Amino acid sequence: MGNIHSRKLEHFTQLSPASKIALSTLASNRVCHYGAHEDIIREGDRPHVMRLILSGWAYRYKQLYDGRRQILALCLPGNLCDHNVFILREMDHTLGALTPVTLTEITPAALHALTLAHPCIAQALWWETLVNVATQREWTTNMGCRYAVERLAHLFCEIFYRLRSVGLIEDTSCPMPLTQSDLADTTGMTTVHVNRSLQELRTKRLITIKHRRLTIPDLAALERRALFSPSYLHLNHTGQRRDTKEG
Amino acid sequence: MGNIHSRKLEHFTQLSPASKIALSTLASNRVCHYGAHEDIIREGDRPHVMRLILSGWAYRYKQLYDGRRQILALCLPGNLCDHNVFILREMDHTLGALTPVTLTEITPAALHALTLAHPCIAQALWWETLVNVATQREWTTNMGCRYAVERLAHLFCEIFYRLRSVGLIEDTSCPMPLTQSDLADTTGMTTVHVNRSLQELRTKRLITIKHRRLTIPDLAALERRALFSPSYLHLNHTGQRRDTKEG
DNA sequence: CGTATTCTTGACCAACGTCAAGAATTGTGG
DNA sequence: CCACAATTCTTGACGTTGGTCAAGAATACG
Repeated sequence: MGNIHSRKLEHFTQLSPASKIALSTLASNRVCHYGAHEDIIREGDRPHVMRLILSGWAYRYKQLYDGRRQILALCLPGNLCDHNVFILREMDHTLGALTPVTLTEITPAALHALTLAHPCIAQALWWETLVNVATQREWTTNMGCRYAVERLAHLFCEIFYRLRSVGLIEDTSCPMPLTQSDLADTTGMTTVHVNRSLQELRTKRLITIKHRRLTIPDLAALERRALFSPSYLHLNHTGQRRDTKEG
Repeated sequence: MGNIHSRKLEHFTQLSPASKIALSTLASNRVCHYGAHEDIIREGDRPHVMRLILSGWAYRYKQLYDGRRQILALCLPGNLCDHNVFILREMDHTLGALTPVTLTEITPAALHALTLAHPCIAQALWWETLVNVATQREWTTNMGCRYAVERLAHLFCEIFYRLRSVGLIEDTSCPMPLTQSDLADTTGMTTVHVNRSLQELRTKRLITIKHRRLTIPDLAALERRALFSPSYLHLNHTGQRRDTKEG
């Protein structure tokens, strides 16, 4: 429980069991720590390694010339970042730490060896990549045809489902390190409008946020408000959802 | 020039040369035709094959319960659709034909044999998938922090770059089969607002659209208006851009 | 040549953005 | 544990982008 490797194992539920073992025993892994709001790799940088988030939240973002910022994705514990990204010349966006982050770096050579030794790991990587694209598509949908309140509700549903799949929720609540300003840049709105939309969700008793924790008393109700359907997360693939209490 | 295989070869510029040869000689390929506005595979269907667009435009879309539609991606000639998608249980969106489409189906078995025989094809698949995610991220950015006129301009720039990379432009113009209603569902706006934004682009002499063809007299100017940068398309990777005239 | 689709326009309205300032919360050093 | 500074949250007044509804004009198509 105390050391990095067991913590890592704990969060590997999105990969197949064989991949877990293989990755966890990988000697060439280097473990790195980042402070909150520190960039991990920037737009324009050449990517060299694949990263696996052990703890903390990272996020991808892009910034336009005039300062407009868009948060593109959240990387939660257990997520692999930039599978095979070293195929590309340079990063087209920035990966940053939202909270303090611990991650392990996997070199192309190590990854290559791994996929040779454990063919199923290649499949696991493809699976997670396909889920990433699907999620990005859902975010596009979210921005394109949902209203402010629905957008936020949808984001909360996704976060809750994803954290639940790696056992990081408690009953009806989960961590929520995103500030209203972050939520604004994630959902393409202003902080003022986020604030007012959150108030509506609170008034309707669909969520509460306190001390950086999100509580969803009635998930089904929130899903309805968000027009949310979890199919794009393809969680049933692994069958490894790990609810903390009822399993 | 006349038969499918040479036409296919023509459009393979996004894959490495070895992949081209391998895929083009693949005997197990089945060639399919779809009419305009026909669905190729629907949300909820189980995916069985990978598809390679030989001619015509396909598109991915999602529909909410109340009818709102979001166009999520465009699949242009030469694009592979749903690499390894058979890893997933079911489609989380629909793939449809925008114009009449010719495509070839590649079975998992054929793909598996291919990647074994030509390891570089696996890399090519990863490359195209990574570009797909990057493009989806850019669309998220487009919706999240660009204004109507910028959004449309950005979309036109992307289409022009992508078609140019497979030699499907003529001078400063390219096909534009999207109706204003399609553009609306792509950019998350209404047809009325698309219409007015297009008028602005036309008035400023940045584009003209006539007979389903888009002309961009000054691409650099349009890029500036769109806050467009082609880096996310990672075109320099293959170095195989094929401009029709100057090559 | 007629019908369906697509485009265009107008009038009006709602969702969301801007600006600004004060309250609450968080984090840090003494 | 407190004091103080920095963030973050909240609220108000008002402006703008883009949505709605509706109807006529222009194109595309069989």
